[in-house]
Amino acid sequence: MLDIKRLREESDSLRGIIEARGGQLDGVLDADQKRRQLLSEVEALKGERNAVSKEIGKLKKAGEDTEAQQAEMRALGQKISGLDDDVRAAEADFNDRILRIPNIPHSSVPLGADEAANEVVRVHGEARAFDFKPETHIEIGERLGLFDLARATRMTGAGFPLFIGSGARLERGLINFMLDLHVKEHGYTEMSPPFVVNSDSMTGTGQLPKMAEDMYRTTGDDLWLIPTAEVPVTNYYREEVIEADLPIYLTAYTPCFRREAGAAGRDTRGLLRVHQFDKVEMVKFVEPETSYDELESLLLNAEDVLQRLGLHYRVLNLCSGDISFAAAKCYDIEVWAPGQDAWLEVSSCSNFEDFQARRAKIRYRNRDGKTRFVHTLNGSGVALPRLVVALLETYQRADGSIEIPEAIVPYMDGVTVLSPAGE
RNA sequence: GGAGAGGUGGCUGAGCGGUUUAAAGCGGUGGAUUGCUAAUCCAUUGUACUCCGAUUAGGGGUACCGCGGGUUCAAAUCCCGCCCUCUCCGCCA
Repeated sequence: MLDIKRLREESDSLRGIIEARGGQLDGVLDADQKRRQLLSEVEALKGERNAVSKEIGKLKKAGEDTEAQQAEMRALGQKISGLDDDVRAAEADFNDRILRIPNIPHSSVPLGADEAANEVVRVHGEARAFDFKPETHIEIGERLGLFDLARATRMTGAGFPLFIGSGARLERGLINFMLDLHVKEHGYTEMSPPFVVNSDSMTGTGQLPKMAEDMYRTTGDDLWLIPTAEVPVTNYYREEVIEADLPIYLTAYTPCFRREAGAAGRDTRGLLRVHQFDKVEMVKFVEPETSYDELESLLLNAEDVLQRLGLHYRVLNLCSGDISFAAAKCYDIEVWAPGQDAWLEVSSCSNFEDFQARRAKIRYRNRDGKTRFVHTLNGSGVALPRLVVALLETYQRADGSIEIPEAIVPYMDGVTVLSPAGE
């Protein structure tokens, strides 16, 4: 959520970018105008009622008749009650509108309508050269018995992966490797949060109201399955003035649940786009002055995962048309998958500035003792299924086995090669 | 899931329709006093929205006693619903 005062004062300069990102600025400004006018009106009447009621109290104490004043206030009360309904409606309308206004991109974000305008910041490593035709992760996984998508479809539905044997251990090993890296070397505190949250939390980080169709919702309790650990971890401090020193770095492994309602038919083969996936997430709460430096170091923390795994990847600075609703700036990290012959997005590292903090009411006390909104950031460090795709496809060998990168051998009980069963 | 108790400012804790503008204490801040520390004394004390003022200083108003409704001229106080905490019982990995 943006500051309504800023929207009022800078409406002319902000209108273009907000509308380009699908927001309706004038609707918000009108609703704000209406809301404030009603508020002024009803507050003046309430002031009058408070004063007269007080007077009635005194007169009664003195034994005087107050029926005339009471009748007058009864009538005023009717009017107030009607106006209160109007105020409530106006505020609901205003809230609904301002919650749908996207964040304003930072000045370093390239302008553009879609992913074609994204800027490649850097490329790490080189694509591995093969002297045989590389298999896709689906072929590899089936042959080595690492996952079983057919049976998972029968038990749940398409897009819910099931890992088994070495595949399951690889999944678990990668999660532990990444958590250890962020905790022991990057200074994050590990958190193991609920995987299901309430609507206030979803609104706090910006999933609601816009993304309701993309999430799984429970019946009976009005709870939601988290689409990312960002939601529970960022909401850790919702409606608080943080007393601990900033910056605060948190990391968490969680499964992530996404309906992918608008993506039917795209990338549906194998592990490329699934409804449930594992991810290690990093979240930062920082002082506003430092948030862009913190974004750079967050990005490096995510890149470190891929570097240690020896993967070829590139970093994109997403353009104004491609960054998510709540982000002011976002880097994507894409890893190279030789079997797909494609770049796969495995991480998004975003600075939300105070956009989430405003919604979730997360503040801190600055040096003057004043409460201010923190800046929040988060980044995947990193998402699992596509990482597994890249690993399997990158480290496959001519004999059909998979070499395990050195960094995760300790997390695989010393196993250095995944071979077909029975060999 | 059932029964009971309870949720008041940064904290402790009173108030249970109008002398409360939420008492009192603790804590915090500023000041006075004092070889230092401690003690004592004086003053001050939250959040959000909104209006006036010049986007200053400052001033006015509204709301906030777990949350949301309701009754009343007037609600921390009465009524209804919900949430949370504690104790006990039940169930349970």
